[in-house]
Amino acid sequence: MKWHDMKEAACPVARAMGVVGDRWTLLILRECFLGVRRFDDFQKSLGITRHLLAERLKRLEAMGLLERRPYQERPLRHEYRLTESGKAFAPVMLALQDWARSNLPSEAPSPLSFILRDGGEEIDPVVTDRHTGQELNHRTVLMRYRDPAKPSD
Amino acid sequence: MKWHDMKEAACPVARAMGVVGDRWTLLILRECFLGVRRFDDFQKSLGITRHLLAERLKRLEAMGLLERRPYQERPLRHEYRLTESGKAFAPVMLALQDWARSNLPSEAPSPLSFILRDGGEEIDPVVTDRHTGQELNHRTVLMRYRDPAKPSD
DNA sequence: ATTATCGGTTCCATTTGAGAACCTTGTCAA
DNA sequence: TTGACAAGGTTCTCAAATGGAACCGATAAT
Repeated sequence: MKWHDMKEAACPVARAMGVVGDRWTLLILRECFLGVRRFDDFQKSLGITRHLLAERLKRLEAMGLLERRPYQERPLRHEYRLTESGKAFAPVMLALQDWARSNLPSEAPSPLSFILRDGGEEIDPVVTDRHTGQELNHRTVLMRYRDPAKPSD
Repeated sequence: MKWHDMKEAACPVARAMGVVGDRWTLLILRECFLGVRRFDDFQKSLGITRHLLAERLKRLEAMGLLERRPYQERPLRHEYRLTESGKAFAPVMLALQDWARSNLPSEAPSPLSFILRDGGEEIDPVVTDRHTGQELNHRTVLMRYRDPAKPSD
């Protein structure tokens, strides 16, 4: 499978990897959630090369997670902002970060904090079923192919 | 930042990218959740090169998501199974897949289905706060640096 | 004796990434 | 009016990761 084909895969996990399947993209999104919007700020906070940053931003824009919009003219300058699709990624970031905290050891405590906008309390994310409210995890959920014919990546 | 350094980052999102920050690893995990355990089965269903597959499996084992255990002797053969850390990744997979379904267009319907083990109903994942039960998303949660000093990737 | 199965490893060409320098449009200060 | 600085890139070169195919070693099946 080629990189390029991923974004057209039938499997949503594969399509997702076509967007965030590299070392940097998710970190760029993290910075977006932290409020970063400008090229040089991304570059400085991440230490990514300018070359790659330019490409990743272009791809995030093409995939609809970010939009590039002018914030001044003379000289014309653009900033990158999360679109609705980009914002919709927040729960994934929460779940991922929560998993990593619990399952990938670290000397230092996490520098990130997630708090409720109304109340300021630290959150404790759980994935649940919208309908039943039941917690969803490996014990409660079974994953399988809808049509047991073919993997189709 | 080097690939290698990622797994020691203070930021859990960066550490997570040290594990799943490539095109294949998450797809390998997807196969694990679908029940695949053997080298050749991973290789056939994903179309990944044997070379990379071997390396990724090694890394997933080193990171504690998979364990390699013999399933026969003469000739000695091993299979790969999810550890508790690996199983704990399930909610992230659910959230990611749900995001991709809603935000990355696809011709075909998703070949994956997630159903409750007791009841067989399709689920609709939402990330909530364990304590308050409130839905967590970009509107309800604020992400910031705990100590506003330094990004520290 | 030959072929098949499984789980890899080796080799080489191509693609992607890292790192640094440079470019363009403009502002500001001397 | 020259020179430094800022923002947002692009270009260049070299190193690292990936793709693709062939090969290997142990054993079983024919």
